[in-house]
Amino acid sequence: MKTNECNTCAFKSQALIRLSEEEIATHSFNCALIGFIKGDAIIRQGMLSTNVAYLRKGLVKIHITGPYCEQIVRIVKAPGYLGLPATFGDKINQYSVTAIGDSEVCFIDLTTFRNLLRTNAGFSYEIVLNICSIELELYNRCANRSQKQIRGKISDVLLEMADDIYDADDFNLPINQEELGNLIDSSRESVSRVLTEFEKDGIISISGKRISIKEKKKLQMISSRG
Amino acid sequence: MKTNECNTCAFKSQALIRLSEEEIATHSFNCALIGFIKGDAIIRQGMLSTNVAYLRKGLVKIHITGPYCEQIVRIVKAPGYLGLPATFGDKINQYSVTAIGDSEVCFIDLTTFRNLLRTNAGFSYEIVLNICSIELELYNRCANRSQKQIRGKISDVLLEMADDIYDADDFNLPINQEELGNLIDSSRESVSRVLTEFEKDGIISISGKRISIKEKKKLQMISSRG
DNA sequence: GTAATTTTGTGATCTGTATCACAATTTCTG
DNA sequence: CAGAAATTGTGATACAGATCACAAAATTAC
Repeated sequence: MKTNECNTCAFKSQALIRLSEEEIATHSFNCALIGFIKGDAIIRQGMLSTNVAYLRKGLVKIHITGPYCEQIVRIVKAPGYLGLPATFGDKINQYSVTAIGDSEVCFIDLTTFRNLLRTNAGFSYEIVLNICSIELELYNRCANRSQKQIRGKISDVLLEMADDIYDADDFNLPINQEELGNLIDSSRESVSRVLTEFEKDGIISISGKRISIKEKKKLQMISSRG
Repeated sequence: MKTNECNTCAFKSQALIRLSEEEIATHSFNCALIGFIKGDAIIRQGMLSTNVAYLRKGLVKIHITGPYCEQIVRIVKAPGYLGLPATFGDKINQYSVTAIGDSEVCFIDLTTFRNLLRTNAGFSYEIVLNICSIELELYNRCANRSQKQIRGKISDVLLEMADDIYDADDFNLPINQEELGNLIDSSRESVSRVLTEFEKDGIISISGKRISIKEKKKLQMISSRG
């Protein structure tokens, strides 16, 4: 990898902007860019990791092996750090990350990253902001997931896809219904039933993996009513 | 508040240890210690906040108003920061914190805190570690909460109380059964039924709020079986 | 110490959704 | 393009836990 590539990277994080010339050179030198296709494992729960992962491009799911089954914790769109919380404390990954769209990930050497954190407060500050916003999101997701029932949770996901991930009311679902179930804590069958129901009610239309939101207002209502 | 009190504080955080003499003096100067008794609101969701809260002593619950009801996200034992994620981004508190035992909280001026983060990388690094470990805990809590059923979730909470909070197999439940229900996403009635059942099975014994764990092994088994 | 309030216990009933079982599609793969 | 594999649709059934409705106990307040 060429030195200073990170400096000119079009997808660099807010945190990188805070680095000095010299620091960013070190960063570049200790950083490897790897491409993944849909379905590839980027980070594996239980494995030793000595890198921080930064999702430069693409879409991934973060999932953990729960007591009973695999659970998708959240869907992350580029750009953003992936392995932050997993990399501190012990070096064993506490969760898995899998590409659900073609993705590019930079793996930054953990020691290098830690040194940057320890020596550059601006960098460190941006990382704090980043993690804090994720924590808040998790609190809310937790509350929603356990309080709403299926229709509400599916509406949530559809709206999130449209508004946060694809910026379009028309998109291809990046996961199958089984995974959608894992994401909202329901069974595959129930997901199927609700999607069909939404289509019958004219709220969405489905063809294969393609979903078009027809009546966003209704979806928002169902989402907020729970 | 006397200057440099933070310096000699017996409960100071790992992060404070990284500060210089001068920095800790600034910290002390911009920091107020306030006592709370059980039931007092420490942080209120939706309110403007210009402080970072550090729980010096005591026990609190973090809870958010969900779409349908109040949900307890986690129980926090001193020492530890309370308002970290809430204080970044907008200044509106995204959740509430309420004392469930007599507590002492230091409120640190947000601007001062941010300056420390921005200028002292060691401080900032410790804060990152702190938030990361909470994030991991949340991932797991999320998975547990939605995959286990009531008996498993109640076992979890009892074990957490015994092992992490009180370091004793004999303790007073700091919350009532209604709140316990909020914490594990169940109804008050179901909590009551399961506790009674556990007592009948000789796993625990109850008298008022006092709980003694009699057969920890069984509890651990129920917890892991879900 | 008695009344008021909060918390807990427990039965009866109701309900959302998991599960099972298969059929129908769609998507991969050689 | 055919056969295999994965994904989806849908009915029937089962069940964990919510909810309702009180009674009993325990706390708190005056």
